[in-house]
Amino acid sequence: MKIKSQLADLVKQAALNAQNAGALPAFAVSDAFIERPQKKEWGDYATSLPLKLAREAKRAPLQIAQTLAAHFPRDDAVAKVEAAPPGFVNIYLSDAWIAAQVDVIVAQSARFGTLEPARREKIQVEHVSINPTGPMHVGSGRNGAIGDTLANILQAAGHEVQREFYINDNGTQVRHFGESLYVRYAQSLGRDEEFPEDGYQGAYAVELGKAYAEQYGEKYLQMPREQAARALGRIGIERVVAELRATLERMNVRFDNWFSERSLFESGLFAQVFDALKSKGLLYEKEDATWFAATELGLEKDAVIIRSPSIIAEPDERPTYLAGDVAYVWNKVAVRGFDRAIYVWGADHHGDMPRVYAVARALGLDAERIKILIYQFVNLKSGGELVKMSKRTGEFVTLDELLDEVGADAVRFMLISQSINSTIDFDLEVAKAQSDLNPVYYVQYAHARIASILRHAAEVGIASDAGDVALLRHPAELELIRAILRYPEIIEIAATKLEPHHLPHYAIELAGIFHAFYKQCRVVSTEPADAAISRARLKLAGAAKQTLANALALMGVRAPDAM
RNA sequence: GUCCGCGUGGCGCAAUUGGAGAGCGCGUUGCUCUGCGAAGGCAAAGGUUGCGAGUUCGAAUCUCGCCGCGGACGCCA
Repeated sequence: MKIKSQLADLVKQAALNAQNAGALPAFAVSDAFIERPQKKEWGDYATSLPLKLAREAKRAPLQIAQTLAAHFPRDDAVAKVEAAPPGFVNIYLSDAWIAAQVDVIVAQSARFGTLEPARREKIQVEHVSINPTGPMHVGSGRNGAIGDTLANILQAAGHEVQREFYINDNGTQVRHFGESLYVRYAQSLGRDEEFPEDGYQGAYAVELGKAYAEQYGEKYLQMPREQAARALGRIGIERVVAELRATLERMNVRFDNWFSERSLFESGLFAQVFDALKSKGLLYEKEDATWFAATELGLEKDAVIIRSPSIIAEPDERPTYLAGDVAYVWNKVAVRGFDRAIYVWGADHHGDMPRVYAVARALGLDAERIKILIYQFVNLKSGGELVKMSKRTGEFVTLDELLDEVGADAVRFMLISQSINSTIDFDLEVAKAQSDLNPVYYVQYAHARIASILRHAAEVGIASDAGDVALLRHPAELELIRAILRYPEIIEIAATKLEPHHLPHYAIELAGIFHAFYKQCRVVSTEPADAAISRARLKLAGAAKQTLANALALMGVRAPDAM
C-alpha cells in the first residue's frame, strides 16, 4: 500500500528531475497513477503517465517514458525501471525488498490488509431488510452476503462501520401479515375463514397459524378480530425476525442494530420530516391523499406519501413505504450523522432509488453521503430448469434449505463471487454435485494444507519464527510474496469501488499461487543443509496462511485447519 | 413504451480513474505422487468481448443506434 504511493512520488520526482536537467519542458506534473501491469514481464507496477503527458510535453510518449526511466531516483525497493512502448514506465521491485516484506506481513498477522484511510469515516451498511413475513429466500441471502462482506471490507479499510437491518414493522405490514395468520390460526381451530386476497400464502403462514393454535388455544378468537389480527401480526413479526436472525447467523451475517420502521413514526421523526417537506412546498393534497411532488425535483412522477382515509381507515397505516424511507434517510444522515449511508437493495427496488436521493437533496442533505447499491437477482436452477421463487405463491426454496444442502461457506462464497451487477444463476444440482470442485474448497484446502504443513514442522521440531526471509529468492517464493502483497490493494479496490467480488477472486488466485510454490519448493526438510531455508519457507507459508485466513474472515467463510 | 442491469472460448465468471499480447474455474486432451495434504501441480486445444458506427495515441470498458435476457414503472411493501 505504502509502496504504491511511494512509487507515485518517485515517478513525480523523476519528472521533476528530468525537467531540472532540461530533458523535459516545464509543465505542471500531475500525480502519477500507479497501476498493476497485466503481465509480470512488465514489472510489478507501471504508470502510463507518459501517454497522458505527451500532448502537454510535446514529446513522443515513448521518449518521455525513456526520459522518466533515466531520471528515476534511486530507491531500495526498486530494482529496475524500464520504458516500454507505446509509453509505459515499468517498475520492477527488488527481490531483497520483496523478501523482506514477509517479516512485515508476519508482524501484522491478523491486521495485515487493514488500511489507514486518509479520512476515517463513520459508515452504515444497511442490508437484507426484507419484510419479516416469512423465511428468507436465496435472493435475500445474496443481499446479506454482499452487505456483510462489504461492511467487513470497509472496516478493514479503516472505517467505523455499523451493520443495520431495517425492520418493516409499520401498521400496514403488521395488519396484513396478522390477518393471514389469524385466518390460518382460526382455520386450524376448525373455523371456516376466507383467506384474504392479498394475504401471505404459502406453507409458512399455515404452520405459524397452527403453532399459534397450539400455543394460545382459542384466546385470540375471543377478542375482536381486528385486535386479534394485529396482536398475532406483531408476535408473528417478532418471531420471523428471530428466525431471520438465526438463518443469517448460519451465514455469519450479524447486525449491530435492528432498526424498527415503526419507531420512525412513534418517535415523531416522520412528522418533523413531513413538515420540512411541506414547508418546502413538496407535498400536496390530491384525492384525499398526500402526495410527494417528486416531479418538482426532476423525477418522472409524483408519489403518494400518505394514503387517503377512504382507502385506509386507520391513521397509522396510511403512511406509505416512501414515508418510512424519507424519515429513515434523515435519521441516518442528519440524526445519527453517518458520513456515508450505504443501502443494499435488490434490483426490484431500483425504482425507489431516485426518490430517496431526491428527498435527501430536498432536505438539504449531501447526496454524496448516500449510496444505494443495487444487486441483480439470483436465479435458482435445478438441473438447468429454473425454479421460480415467489413469496406470494409460497413456492420457493428457502435460504435455510439451501444452507442445509450446499453448506454455508459455499453459499456465501458463491453469492459474493460475482459482481453485484450481474444475475447469478445458482444451479442446485451443480452446487451440490460439484461441491468438491467449488472454488471455496480450493481456497479452504490451501489454508488447511498450510496448517498441516505447519503441524508437520512442529512435529519435527522446526520453528518458523527464526526464519531469515532474506533467503527467499526462488521465483516461486517471490511470486508468492508478491501475491500476498497485493492483498491490501485488493481491500482498497473493493472498499473504494464497493465491490466485494474482488475478494473471492483474489483468494482463489492466492491459493493457486501457493499451490504452485508448494509444488516447487520443499518447505519442511530435516536435512541439516536445508535447515535455514526450511525455516524461512515456513515463515512464508505462515504468511500465506494468515493472508488466506484474513481474506476468508472478511468473506465470512471459515478457514479450516483440516478438511 | 420509458428507465436500470447484463451480453466476454462449450458452461459459469474476472479484467484496479479508458492502457500493453483479454485472464480464472468447470468441462475436454495429455503428463505428474514409493519425502511436508493429488480436494494439488504442469501443459495443450478453445475468443472478431451480441451486432454496427463514433470518440481517443489507445475501447470489453465511454457515446449513439439495433438485437437478446432479467428487473422496475400502484393510494404494494
